[in-house]
Amino acid sequence: MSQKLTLKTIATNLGVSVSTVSKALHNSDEISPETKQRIMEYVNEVGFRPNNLAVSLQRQRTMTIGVIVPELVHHFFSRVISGAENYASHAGYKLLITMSNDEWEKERQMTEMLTNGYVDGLLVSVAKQSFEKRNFNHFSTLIDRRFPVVFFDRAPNGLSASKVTINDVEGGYKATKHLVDQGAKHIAILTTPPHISVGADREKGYKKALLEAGYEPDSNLIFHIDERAPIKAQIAKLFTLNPLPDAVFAVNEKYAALTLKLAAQSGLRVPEDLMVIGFTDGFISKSTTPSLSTIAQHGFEMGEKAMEILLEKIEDKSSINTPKSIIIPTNLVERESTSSKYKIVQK
Amino acid sequence: MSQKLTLKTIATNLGVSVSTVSKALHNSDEISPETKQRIMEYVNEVGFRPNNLAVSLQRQRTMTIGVIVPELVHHFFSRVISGAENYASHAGYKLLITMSNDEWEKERQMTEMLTNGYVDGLLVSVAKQSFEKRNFNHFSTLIDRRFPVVFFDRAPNGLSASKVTINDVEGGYKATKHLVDQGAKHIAILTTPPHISVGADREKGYKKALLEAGYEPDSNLIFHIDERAPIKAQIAKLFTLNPLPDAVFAVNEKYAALTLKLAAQSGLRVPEDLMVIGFTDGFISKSTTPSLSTIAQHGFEMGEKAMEILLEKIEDKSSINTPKSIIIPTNLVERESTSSKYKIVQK
DNA sequence: TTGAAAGCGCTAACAA
DNA sequence: TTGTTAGCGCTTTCAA
Repeated sequence: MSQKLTLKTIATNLGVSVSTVSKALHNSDEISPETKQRIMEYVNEVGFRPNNLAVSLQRQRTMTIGVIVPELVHHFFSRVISGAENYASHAGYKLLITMSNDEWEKERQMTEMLTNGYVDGLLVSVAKQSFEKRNFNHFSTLIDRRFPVVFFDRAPNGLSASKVTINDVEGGYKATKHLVDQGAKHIAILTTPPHISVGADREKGYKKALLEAGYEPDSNLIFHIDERAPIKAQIAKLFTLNPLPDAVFAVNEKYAALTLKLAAQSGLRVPEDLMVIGFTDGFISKSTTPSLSTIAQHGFEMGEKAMEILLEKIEDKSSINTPKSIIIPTNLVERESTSSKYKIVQK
Repeated sequence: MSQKLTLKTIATNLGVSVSTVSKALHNSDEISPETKQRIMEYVNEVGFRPNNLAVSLQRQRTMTIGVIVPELVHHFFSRVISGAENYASHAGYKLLITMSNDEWEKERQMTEMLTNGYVDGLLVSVAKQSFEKRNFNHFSTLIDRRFPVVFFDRAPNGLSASKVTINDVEGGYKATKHLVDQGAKHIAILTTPPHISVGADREKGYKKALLEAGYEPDSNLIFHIDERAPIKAQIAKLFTLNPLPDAVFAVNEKYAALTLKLAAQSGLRVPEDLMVIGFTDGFISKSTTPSLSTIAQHGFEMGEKAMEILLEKIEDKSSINTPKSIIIPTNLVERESTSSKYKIVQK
């Protein structure tokens, strides 16, 4: 009753050998139908399940994939995970998700735990702190070991590894170009500190679009948001500018939504007085009033693609040395926060 | 070089025994300082890490906790996970997160994978489909096996298991009572289908508050949202009522935000023409215009508490038979979407 | 058709 | 101080 269930106890109780039970469980045709049935009945009755640890240790294969994300709250990461899960489950793999909290130490710890037995491959989006520290040792070790790993969205610099990202420069360009097309002349940007590559790249695209339109980027209009300090207060500074910008490009949904809120509090009409465009097409962008124009990142597709090339590496070990770099296209989603009168005037 | 790293290969390469290496790695004082150093140097050089599968199999202990959530996108679940992670990491445990997608089969599969070796204990919030099917066999098996498990937020009915929930009836009551206090007379509710206990309970609280205020609950004002169909269209029906309700209680943030959006589209002012209150104090509630009044669920605290009683079970096996049921208090967060003129009139 | 035995990579009691 | 050995729970080859 209270003895633990293992092949051994089952074998003893049934008067057969361990290997017979094991084979019966796998429906091997080495075992006679009668014996099989007797064993299966017993096994079902007591509710035996093989110990995965032992199975994986023996098989040297777990059929599970580890995922490390900086945080879970972001709609974008959740979408990537869903995409990855979708692809993985069709291929018979399960997902184990962990979060780094954007901390280097936790990321290192999770990487080690997962890659030392728990999973067959790893999908990771790198923690902010790892970029700050410029320390990707825990990943280069993996690559040296030929452990299958694919980065998504945020990939470490200077590591020859496979990755699936979006073209953030292009995304930033598209967003800014759209504002320009809508008639904006003083376009501010709410971006990340420069060491976060996705923010830096979107900022590059912003500058490119400005220059192309004949506007000189103005450092007073560039806000590097430090998330360790209150975000709202940093965005609020935008509204003390003189003259006020007539458009804002926020590099994520959160900053865009807060801008909308602060604009309303300042009595500014969006898009008439101020146009706002965000990044990531999540639930928030759709549900604000006015709804937010944004750059869709297609997280689900990113997750699927990342999993696809990861499984390729796992199943075909020869492909592991040739790093692939896939770019998922972005696209502009026009909504109320930028669909201004300007457009009509121009046409 | 390309041979795989194990205690055995290290021992061979260094001309010592496996147990010597193992002991050195654990800094045992059975091993001489010189030998230790020699081994540690080698180990660091080649970057050896013990195989967790083997360690866990041997120790019969993994120091990791499994978490199963219906989905990750919800801010609330992310908060619970953060709270759980926070408590767990202080106690030396790691978290492995999986999602059921609100599907019974996936939930069953994840439960089995995690509880057959991978983790020492399980934290779960039950999938919608499991409630629909009324099938909690995968959990009752666990409880029979005395496997440490604690449910949070959504616990299975009729299972004597430990759980940490909020008092949803009370939460629904508080939300509705607040609307009544603000002068609302025709209060609609956007809730879940009846088999989802959290929705059903919030609806109970809604009815209780109405009756207490002398209003008869009106089934025309009760909307059971089916998430398998387009949500927005279902909420839109609310705006075709005649007379229009003067307040809406939405049982989650998403429905509340969509109501706000639809109200704006219908030209209704919030809160003047329509008051709206939500549930869960996430980023969305704070960033809409007007900001959303809501019932805070304190997900972080819920996660911490759930982990606390789970670890208690794990460390003190004797406590495993006495199911604990903890209720995390909720509280009203008043914001713009309900702070109407009525309040002033009444006082 | 069934069973014995080796081994996956590690720990730990015991022996030397 | 170091090594031998058994064993965690399972799979699989080989022998019976």
